[in-house]
Amino acid sequence: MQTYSDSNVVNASGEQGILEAAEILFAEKGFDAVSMSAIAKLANTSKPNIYHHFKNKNELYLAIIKTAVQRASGLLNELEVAPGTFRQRLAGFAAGQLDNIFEHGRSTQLVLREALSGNSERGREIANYMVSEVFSRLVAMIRQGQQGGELRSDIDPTLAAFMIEAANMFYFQTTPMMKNIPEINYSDDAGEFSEGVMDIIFNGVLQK
Amino acid sequence: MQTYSDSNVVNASGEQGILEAAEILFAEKGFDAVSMSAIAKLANTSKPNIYHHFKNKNELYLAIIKTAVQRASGLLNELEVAPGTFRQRLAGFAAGQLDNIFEHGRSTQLVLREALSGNSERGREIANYMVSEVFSRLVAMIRQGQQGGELRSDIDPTLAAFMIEAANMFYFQTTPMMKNIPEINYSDDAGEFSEGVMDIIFNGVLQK
DNA sequence: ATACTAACCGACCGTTCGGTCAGTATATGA
DNA sequence: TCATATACTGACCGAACGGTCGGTTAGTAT
Repeated sequence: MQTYSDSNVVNASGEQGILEAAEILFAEKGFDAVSMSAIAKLANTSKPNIYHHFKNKNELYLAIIKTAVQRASGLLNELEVAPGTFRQRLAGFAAGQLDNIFEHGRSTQLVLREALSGNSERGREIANYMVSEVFSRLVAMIRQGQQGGELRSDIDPTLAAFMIEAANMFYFQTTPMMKNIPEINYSDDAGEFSEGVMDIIFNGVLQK
Repeated sequence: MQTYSDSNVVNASGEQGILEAAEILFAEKGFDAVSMSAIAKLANTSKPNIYHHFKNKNELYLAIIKTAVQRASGLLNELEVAPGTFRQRLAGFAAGQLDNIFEHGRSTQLVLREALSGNSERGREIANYMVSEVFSRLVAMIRQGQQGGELRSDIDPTLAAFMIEAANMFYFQTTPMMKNIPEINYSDDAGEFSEGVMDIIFNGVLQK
């Protein structure tokens, strides 16, 4: 079986190399299925050296989650909305977020896994961050559209935002397995997918 | 921390009890984080007795995934579309699937985790099943709506189906963490959520 | 009574886990 | 040149892992 860790090679050395190796493995298999020995091997170092740089397995994991979240946050700020009509800005936000997600697939997978895992307070922290930073920004944008009269005022803005977020996240989650399935045309073009989604969100599917 | 396995008690004995205990734990923590000893303890039996009924850990896991998939399949057949307008039938399908998902949350979580895990051929098998059984049924329904002239013919039916599926699945995945977040109104009423989703899918959010 | 079997268990196996310890290599600054 | 600190390692630890062993029940068919 072809896996991430086969094709990825860690070039950095020292602490950075350990972090890179750990990120690759944790993103691929999750916390429990990754051993410290495996991380050491991929990082071309020894297990005790990992413990020289990090207190224990959990703190190493936390360090990676933390940088993943920070990276996601930073990239979200770059996504500052370009000028244009309301529709363009909203569609741009959705498409831009989807690009970011794929560009930093490992971080996304890590954060998503942690946020959806249910238990643990880490998960709740990350979830709160995701909602307050990403989700509420989307909701605010949609509210503006309602106040400007461009959007129906009888829809719940959080629901519309949720549907956009769901489409993006589920697309990211299912893309690996959708590759093997014919009859789905958008699976290799995120831009095309995002366009189609926003068309339906804006106009609906009913014949007029 | 409150966990599934604290609140759930396995009453059945013998092989059935083992299956129930294993389903609870696997759904909660995933394959790697569950030990055979933990399963034996929750099932009120011994580890060797598990090996008397199942060849190894992997076969026990497979047995559970298998019944989970079969259960999902059976319930989908019960969801045979009631008479009514096209809109009612499509909305009924979406709402019914969402109900099923929550009613069999453990199975859903297991199957979803396995399908989205990426690697392993099991995952691909399950994914193929989910697509061929659930997804293509949705697509067929939407195609009928297009042929009947009720739906726009310029939208990709697989895309519309994907959005409905994404809304349902992401709603299931995020509900536990959405409980803690105010300003979201639909998070405790799946019916209300499904209605809102289908309203947007049908009519879009633009003011007319 | 006898023979057979499914269900079950305590004790144990080799292996791997997260983590530790005592010590080595290397660079720097006085 | 010597002290000090950082980066790093082979060898090892107790605990827990998946899995097996020999053996005990309890029921059932003959």
